[in-house]
Amino acid sequence: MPSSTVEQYIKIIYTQQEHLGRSVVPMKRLSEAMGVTPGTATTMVKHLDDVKLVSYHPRQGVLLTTKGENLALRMLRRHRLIETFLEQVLGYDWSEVHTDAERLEHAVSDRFIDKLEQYLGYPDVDPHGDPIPSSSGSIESAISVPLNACGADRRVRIVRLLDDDPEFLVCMKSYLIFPGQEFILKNSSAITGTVTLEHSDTLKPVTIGYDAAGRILVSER
Amino acid sequence: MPSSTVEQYIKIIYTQQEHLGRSVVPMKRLSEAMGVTPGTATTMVKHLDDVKLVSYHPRQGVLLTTKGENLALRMLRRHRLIETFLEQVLGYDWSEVHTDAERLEHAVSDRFIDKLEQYLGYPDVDPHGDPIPSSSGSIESAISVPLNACGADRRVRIVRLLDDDPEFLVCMKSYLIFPGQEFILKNSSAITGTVTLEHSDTLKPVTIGYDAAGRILVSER
DNA sequence: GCTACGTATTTGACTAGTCAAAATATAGTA
DNA sequence: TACTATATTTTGACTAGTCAAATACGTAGC
Repeated sequence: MPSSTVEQYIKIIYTQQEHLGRSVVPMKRLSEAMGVTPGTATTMVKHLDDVKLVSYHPRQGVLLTTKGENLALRMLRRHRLIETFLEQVLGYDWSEVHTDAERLEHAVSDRFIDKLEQYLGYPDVDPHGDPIPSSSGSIESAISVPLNACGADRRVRIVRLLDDDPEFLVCMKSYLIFPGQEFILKNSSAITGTVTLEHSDTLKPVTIGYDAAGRILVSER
Repeated sequence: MPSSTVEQYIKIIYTQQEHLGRSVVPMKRLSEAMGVTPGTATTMVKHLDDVKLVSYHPRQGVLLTTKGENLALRMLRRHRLIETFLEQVLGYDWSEVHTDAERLEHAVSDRFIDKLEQYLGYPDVDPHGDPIPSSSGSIESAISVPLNACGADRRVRIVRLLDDDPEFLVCMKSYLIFPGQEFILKNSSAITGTVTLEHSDTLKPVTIGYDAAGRILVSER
């Protein structure tokens, strides 16, 4: 049974790997994401390699094994189901959800998670639009593109926000930018580095920066 | 912020103190209830004394301070609200509830517990009939007496079961002995060491041992 | 080919919690 | 009072996870 520290490392390595386009995660990156010193990360990663959860490439970085990936998906499943519960059932605010879920996910049993999933009606995405892995470990995300890669004058529907930062999320929510909402993409300029949207119901215009738009996935229609 | 180990010790000391009629808890008792060696318990208790959660009387035992009692009540509150949730909302079986609650109670925030309490509709007892302390730390139990201290031919209502052992609970449940159920006390004999009950609806008779009956609290009517 | 800089690793030390086993105190009994 | 059984405490050692600081690589630029 992996300790909650191990679980946390594996989850972070998974998300960093995703972030980096499936290549090795360097120690600096990992240690920063974990909030520990680089030496600590090295020590831990060697241990993770011993138990075959990652493959460690000295002086280069680390990569999840299949076993590690399975654990990561189990953690993601827990995290996302718990987030959904906190938001939809207990009425948490978006900004509060993440920290509490982070602590709970290491304390729940498989039985708990399976019953919770049933109670929530088998949702396939969490409140941020992140897909929830099934109990067998399969995960499928809806077809979507980053908002900064869309053509102008398109009608788009927000699918997912790729960020856990509460500040970012609260800000986006205040612009009604959250999964399910629809907008018209008025303008997207690489030169000014901005994207302008208009909410399809309220017609209220919003302008956001290019890199923020990169963290917003939408489906075009 | 106390560690979950500290939280666990404090909770156990509280319940042992209750069990023992508010006198000092000896190390042997504590170490057995915690599942650690006596030496470990001594070391820990000294530390708990340092941080003023207990007062440690060498070679005699340990007693909670007011600070320790407050922490114990906060833990009991968490435990009982979580148990209620697992049983009533997620549909856990009585026998499964305890272990999962034990792990969760150290991982939840005060915000979580307060929202959960609200969601559950501010229950005042958990599924075993144990009273749930309020967020301010007050606790009040319904008037009740142990079943083995009742006179015969009385109509009694089960109020509370003073035991966490899943086996005991499942067995009692199979006899319909759980909070809210009503029985007629047919016979109570100190000589044979048995108590015989008859369920007031089904009229089915049940005979249980004297010490088991001591762990069943009822209200007479 | 050499140097400098940034990243990675190693080392030694620390904390919390634990155990096994030796040492000590207490209380009951003869 | 002396002895014994039992509870308690002490000691030394171990694990998981961490940090700070010294050290070692590797590569980009000269």
